Amino acid sequence: MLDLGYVRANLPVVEEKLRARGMDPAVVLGDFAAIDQNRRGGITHLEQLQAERNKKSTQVEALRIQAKAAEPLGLDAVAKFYEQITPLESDVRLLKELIENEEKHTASLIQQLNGILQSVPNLPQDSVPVGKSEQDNRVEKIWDGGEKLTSDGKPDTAYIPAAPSFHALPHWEIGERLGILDFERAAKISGSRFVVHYGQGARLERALANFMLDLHTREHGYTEVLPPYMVNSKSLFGTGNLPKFGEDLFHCDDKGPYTGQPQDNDHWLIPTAEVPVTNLFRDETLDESQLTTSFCAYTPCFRSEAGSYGKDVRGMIRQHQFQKVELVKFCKPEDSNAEHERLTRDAEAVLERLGLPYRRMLLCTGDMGFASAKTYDLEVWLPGQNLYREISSCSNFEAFQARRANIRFRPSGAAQGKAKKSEFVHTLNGSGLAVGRTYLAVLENYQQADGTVRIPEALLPYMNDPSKPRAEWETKIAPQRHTGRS
RNA sequence: GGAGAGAUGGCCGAGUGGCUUAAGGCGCACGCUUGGAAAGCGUGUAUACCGCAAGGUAUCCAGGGUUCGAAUCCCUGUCUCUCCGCCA
Repeated sequence: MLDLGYVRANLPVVEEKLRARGMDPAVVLGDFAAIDQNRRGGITHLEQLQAERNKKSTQVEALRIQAKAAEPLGLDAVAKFYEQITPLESDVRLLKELIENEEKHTASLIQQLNGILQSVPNLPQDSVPVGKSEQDNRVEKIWDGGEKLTSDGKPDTAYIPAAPSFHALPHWEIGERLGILDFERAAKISGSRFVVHYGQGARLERALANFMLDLHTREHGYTEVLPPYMVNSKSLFGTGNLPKFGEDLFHCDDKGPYTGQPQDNDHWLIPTAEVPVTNLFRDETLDESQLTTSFCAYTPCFRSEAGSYGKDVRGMIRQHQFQKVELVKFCKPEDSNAEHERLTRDAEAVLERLGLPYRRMLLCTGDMGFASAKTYDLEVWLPGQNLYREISSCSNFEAFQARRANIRFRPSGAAQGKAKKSEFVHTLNGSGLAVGRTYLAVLENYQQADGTVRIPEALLPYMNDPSKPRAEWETKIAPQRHTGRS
């Protein structure tokens, strides 16, 4: 959510940034200015009425006390006070009605304005290239064992990772031949867009997750979090998934259908750990000394994939459930751009240690997510399909989520004696990485001519029994005998 | 699932219809005091919105209701705790 005061004061800038995102400002903003003005007038009027009611109500009390004190003087004396009380009481009754009407009027204006504000996406930073679609995303880096640069130091966009000497297979064929992936039985027990892992394949998934968590917690300074896999709709509102993107989510209807109003007692399956982890600090004011706070979390992610029928139906690319290691940071506003670069590097480190070729893309204005001010996508090379696929998305949300989720911090170094005004933190997150897609990238990049898959060096300790001598360790995934459909 | 007790500021905690402008304490900040510190004393310590400002309004878990007036009374919901039952 953008700051109301900012939008009011910088309407032309907001309109220009919306146009850069490919949206029509007139449609997104509607009658913003007029509604805002009416709303402020309504609030002022309402508060005047309330002040008058409170004043008269207090007068009633004072007169009652006087009437009580006058009791010894006789009924006439008491009656004189009640002559004053009665009209005051009817005044208050009238005011009450006026207040109720004004409240309804103002509430509807506030709701309209909130509705507009909540549906306005974040504004892209100036460094984000203006463009319409993923075609306009900018290649920032190409990596294949090292950075691939042209002679003038720019990313060598003509570079393509070397193809193997044999015909490279897509991961679903590799996985089914090895007996480690089972899409058919997954469809039987759960439906389409699910997969079952067996044996060394199941272990590979777990090894990848442990490898990533160890790297981020031991070397990159993240604190591991294991959050709930269900969240309430208030949390989904905080990260910007609701109200606009509810159709992408799985909703547990145990408390009835979603009303459109964020609740704190309903249940939704998380589409990413970003939601529970970012909302850890919802409605909290942190101390400046707590920033920057960095969390990583390994969770399953559940996505309905509504509207993507027929897209990526083969393999593990697009599943209703996949596992992901997520990186989340809370920081001071002035640090968020530097933290964004750092977080993206932390995600890239996973790919580099696994020896997976990738490129870093800077998303253009038209391809960015709703809540993001700047996003890098990391795309891994898939030789079985001869293309790059998104494996991580690292975004700086600035204060957009913090404003929706009410996450603040109190500056500690403020001038002496001055009240320290709390500010919204900046939030960032990125995949570090999507484990399912890393799994298939390993399968495709490490496939051998004999159909086996070599285990990347970094994963060997995670795939083997460390108490055994290294010479006895398995270095490849061979066909599984007693599992799956091989 | 059954029975009971709760939910008040950063924290503890008082508060049964108007002297609450939320007591008191703790913590925190600043000042006085001191050679320096502690103690002591003093002052200040929520958020949001409207307003140029003075100021005003709202918020005592949430939503309704009663009343001239609700932190306080009534109804509904949520969460927490205790006991019983069931359970990985």
